Order: sequence, then structure tokens, then C-alpha cells
Amino acid sequence: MGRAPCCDKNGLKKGPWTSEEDVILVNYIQEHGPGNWRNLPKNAGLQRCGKSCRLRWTNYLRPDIKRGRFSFEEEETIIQLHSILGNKWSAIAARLPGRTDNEIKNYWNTHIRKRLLRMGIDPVTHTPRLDLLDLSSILGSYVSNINPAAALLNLSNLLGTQQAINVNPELLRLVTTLSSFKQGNTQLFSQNNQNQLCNVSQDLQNQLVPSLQSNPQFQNLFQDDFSPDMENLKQLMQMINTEGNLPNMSNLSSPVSYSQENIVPNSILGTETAVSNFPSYVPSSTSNPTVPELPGNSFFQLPLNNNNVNHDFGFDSVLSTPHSSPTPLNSSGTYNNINSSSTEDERDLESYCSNLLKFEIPDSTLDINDYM
DNA sequence: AAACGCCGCAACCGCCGAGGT
DNA sequence: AACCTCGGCGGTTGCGGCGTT
Repeated sequence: MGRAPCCDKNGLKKGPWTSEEDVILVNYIQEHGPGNWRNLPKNAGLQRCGKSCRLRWTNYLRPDIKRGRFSFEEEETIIQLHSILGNKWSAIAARLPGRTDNEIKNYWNTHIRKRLLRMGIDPVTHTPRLDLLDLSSILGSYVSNINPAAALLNLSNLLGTQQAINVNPELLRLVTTLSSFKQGNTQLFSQNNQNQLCNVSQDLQNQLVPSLQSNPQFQNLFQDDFSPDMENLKQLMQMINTEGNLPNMSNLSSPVSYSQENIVPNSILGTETAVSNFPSYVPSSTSNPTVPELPGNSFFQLPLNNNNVNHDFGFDSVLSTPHSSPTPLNSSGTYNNINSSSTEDERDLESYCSNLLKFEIPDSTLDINDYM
């Protein structure tokens, strides 16, 4: 069924509101209260449609709207909530007193999103971006067994990004496990996470090959002489698990022959460059590394009976403890001057993201039901 | 000083679900 | 059940301000 427009567009004013219109609208709402938006403009004497009045009121004229630059705490909250809720701006706004969904949406699109992108983080999935990886280097170093920790980290980043939209808990578990290699703490890895890696599910395996094959850089390798078929992948996971190290590809049951000059560009024989693309998504605590003890198989999955909500949120976003902000609340800035210091903003955000893999669950912010 | 391009944000648009008749 | 209104939501647009050349 078609729906009639909310108002007759003819003769009604559009575009920016004048101060006179604002006064009329505010005065009317102060006297009669908000609501009945359809009749409001007629009763108030405004040449606007009700929807326009409502938007003007809720997004701009409402007295409880907070103005000024978003504080760092607010940014943290937005990022955390977005990692859980996705683009549910109204739900996010409900957690930020004085901020409107429109304002948060704008701020996300114009500031946070861009900064995350610059940092190599996918703002949708909150995971490192696959397209920033030198995928040849990942596989090349993997095949040539150069710096397996780096190769594994890259592989984990690859997987985490590729499958982030429909996150498989086991996949995330694997990624988390693999990420611990970054710290070079293979002992911890093998002790704490063996079982996790043992549990690589069929789902993961079903995802792994398409993940690799879906990338053009890998497609060549698949087509030529590198064939990480399912059986090899299973064995690979088992070897990683039992040896706590990256196995040589030749140990796989279906020996892989490859020509290294075809697979490994000279430029990537050292993989640290690729690894360094992700400064913020590796555990930052090196003296006492915190390898996550992930909860069960649920992996913080939300109840499935909540529709239209992206339940699959990355470990890297919500399981952190936001550190105290070095940036004081800045409410003195004018509304149109919220981008006063991008470098400071980026420091804040990078600092925040550097904590994302600490896996310290905040006491107050992870009651998922509160977000629903 | 003028032209140009970029960016941020207010506002609009189309759609949806809830609720009333 | 069908139709309609209303409020709300997320995506998108376009304008004005600002910086750069």
C-alpha cells in the first residue's frame, strides 16, 4: 500500500530554518508541548510540514541538547556502542544524554569513521581492513616460513576482516589466538589456547578457503600451484595447535609445490612492514600480556531473538576498558568548531584503539541487554 | 582578491512499524 | 483485514563556511 506523504509539499517551505520560525516553533511547543506534529505547523502558523518541525525540534531546538565538541568519553561510547549496535543511531543516542541521533550520525560519518579508516580499521566491522594488507606478503611469508609470527598475525588480520560481517565465534577465537603471536608469547599461546584452536569448526573451515579465494591476490595463488584445500587447512590448524608454531607447508598431506619467486615478491621477504600496518590492533601490554580467556562458545553473541541488530561484534571493540581520557570535556567550543584539533583527536582515538585488544571487560558497559 | 575544492552539518527523503479506525 | 496516521529511523543531499592555490 502506498503511503500518502506526510504533508502537502505545495506551498510549504523547505530548507534552513529562520530564527523567526524557530521562535514560533519553540513558543508553540513550550505552550502546548511536543507531539501532534501533523497539526502543529498549521496551529502554530508555520509554513512547514510536521515532519520538518519535529526534526527541527528534536535535532536542534530541544532545550536539553548538548552543544559543542564531543568529548573523548563520548567518542569511546559511540565507538563501543557502534561496534555492538551498528548504525542504530537512535539507540546510540539514547546512551548519550543531550546528543541526538542525527548529531551522532554526522559525527560518526565525518570524524570517527574517517579516522578509523586512516588508522586502517574498518568502521563497519571494527576490524583491521583487508585492503590495506599486502596479501602477497602474508601468504608469501607464510609459505616461505619467514617470521611465522608475523605471517600468522597477518593471516589473523586477514581472517578477522574478511569474516567480520558475519563473525563466526570460532573464527574470532582463532583470530584472537593467532594475534597472541604478535607478542611472541608462544608458550602462553600453546598453553592457554590449544583447546581453542583445536575447536576450529567446520564453519570456520568453510569460511577460510572462500576468504582466501575471494581476494584477487590470492586467486592467482590458488589457480597456480598453491592449493590450501580443506584437508590442508585442517592439518595446518592441528599443526599450529600441537607445535605452537607455524608448520612448514611441505608437511601437509598434499604437498604444495610452489615457485617462491612467483609467490613472494622481493619486497615482502621481511614482513614487519605489513605487520606494522596494524599498530593499534595488537595487544599493547607486552610486559604482562593479557591473552584473552574467551568465554565459551557464545563469544558474547547476543540472543538470536533480537532481530535487526548486528549481534556480531568484534572482540576488538567492546571488550576493552576505555582508559581515562586525557582530553577534558570541552563544552566551550562553538557548535561549528568541533574539529579544532585533529591530531589530538587522532591521538585520543589511537590510544583508545591501542587498548582494544586488552580484553579487559568493563564492569559497567558490557551488559548487552542494556544496549538492546 | 578571486576561484576552487573540500568538509561539516542541518535538513530532507523514503521507508518502516505501531496503533487507531 | 484493509486502510490510514503518526512518529521514528537511517541514508542521503546540498548549502555554507573554510582553507588552499
